Amino acid sequence: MPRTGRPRSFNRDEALAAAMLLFWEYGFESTSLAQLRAAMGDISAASFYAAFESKEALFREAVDRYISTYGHVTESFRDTSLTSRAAMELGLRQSARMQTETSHPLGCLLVLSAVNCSPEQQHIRDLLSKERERVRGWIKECIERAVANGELPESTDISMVVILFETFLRGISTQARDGVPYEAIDAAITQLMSVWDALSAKPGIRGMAES
Amino acid sequence: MPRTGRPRSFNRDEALAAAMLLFWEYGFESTSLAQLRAAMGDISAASFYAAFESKEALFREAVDRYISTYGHVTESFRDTSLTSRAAMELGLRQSARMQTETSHPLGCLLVLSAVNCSPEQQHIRDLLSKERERVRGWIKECIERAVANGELPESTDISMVVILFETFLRGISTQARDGVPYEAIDAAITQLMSVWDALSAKPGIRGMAES
DNA sequence: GGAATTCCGGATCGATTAGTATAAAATTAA
DNA sequence: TTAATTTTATACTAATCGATCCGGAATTCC
Repeated sequence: MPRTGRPRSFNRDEALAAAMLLFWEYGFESTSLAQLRAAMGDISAASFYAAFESKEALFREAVDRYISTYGHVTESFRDTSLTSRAAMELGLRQSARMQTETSHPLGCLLVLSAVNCSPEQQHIRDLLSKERERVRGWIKECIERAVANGELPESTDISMVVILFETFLRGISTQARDGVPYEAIDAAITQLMSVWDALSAKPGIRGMAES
Repeated sequence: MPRTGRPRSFNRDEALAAAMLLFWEYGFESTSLAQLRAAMGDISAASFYAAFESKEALFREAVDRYISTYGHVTESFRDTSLTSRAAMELGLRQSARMQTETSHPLGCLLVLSAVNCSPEQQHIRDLLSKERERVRGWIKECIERAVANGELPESTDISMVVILFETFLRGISTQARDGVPYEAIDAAITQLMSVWDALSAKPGIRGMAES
């Protein structure tokens, strides 16, 4: 960016990626500046603040980076080239796959990286809550599409279905952290999708218990 | 306990309860000693350490207190006076109810209070992970009971069913924190239980999609 | 009334927190 | 070659972290 001046001695992009991994693993508050600077290439405090302004600004950048890379898996929920059912299933499976990969921290950064926050950093919590809300919106649109195109009956309780699948999706983060392997979650997703089929097959009747 | 000496000027039980609520809301690391002492009745540092030994020891006590009070809801999973299906359903509903109550922090302390931990406090994370594992064991026993007494067919993939229900259960914590009301989760549970009925009605066939 | 015991108020500990001030080093533009 | 610009290393800040020390206060036992 700058046309003159001493060149930066580290790669800003790589440093950001390293910081993202730390935030993902330990969360915003429990990741210290010293830890970050060490992982970002042993850069000095001066270099850090010159390049990233503050810990909070770095965190926001790290969240954006996560969303545009690992977090893209949830975009399957709004893939209109698939049936809504396939979009839902693919979004869940891809999320489970990504969250259980061992090449990076387990679980979802948007769910895990600001759970424990002191009161004065409530806005950090809110930041991630808003991002999760965006994903919920995509899930909602996915269900609405299903009702609109006849995959699910008009009588479908949309918000109920949204909460059902979203709650399972959120639970994957804790399960991944607890060491549950992909295959186990994948099998559970297969079974969970039977709910969709029950809904589509039996208009107006929510569960087989009532049939 | 002590027969002689100056009496304690605060109620240890009440102080512990107050500490538990703080840990529940903000987590182990993000709750400071100053914050704890203030909430525990403005007790001095000396009083704190005399009564509770250390922050970590207090946290362990707080976890035990949680388990024996708010956390008891999951014991429904091992209520053998109910059908396994009823035990599963009740455990989920009671957990959802408790976690969405506004008289205390939202979500589950065992899931939320040690998500963000610095590397040197990994054992705190492990502590809660072990507690979650206990609950998983109860869920597993619940499913095994169902297979043993014929509620679910012999062909049931037990670990798959365990992960399915447990993942949903874990997701409730994040949903509660994000403001999802009890009624919404409750409706989703009703639908989720249709999976159980599908499993019990169609031995060997996992989902209606395949029927 | 001691003596023994326990707790509390207040000062303080060393370590760590996020963040800054200063000046030298390294680059480009003229 | 010099001025302008930007990053660097080093030292440092004030605040907070969890935890401890000490002397006096409050209680029971004898």
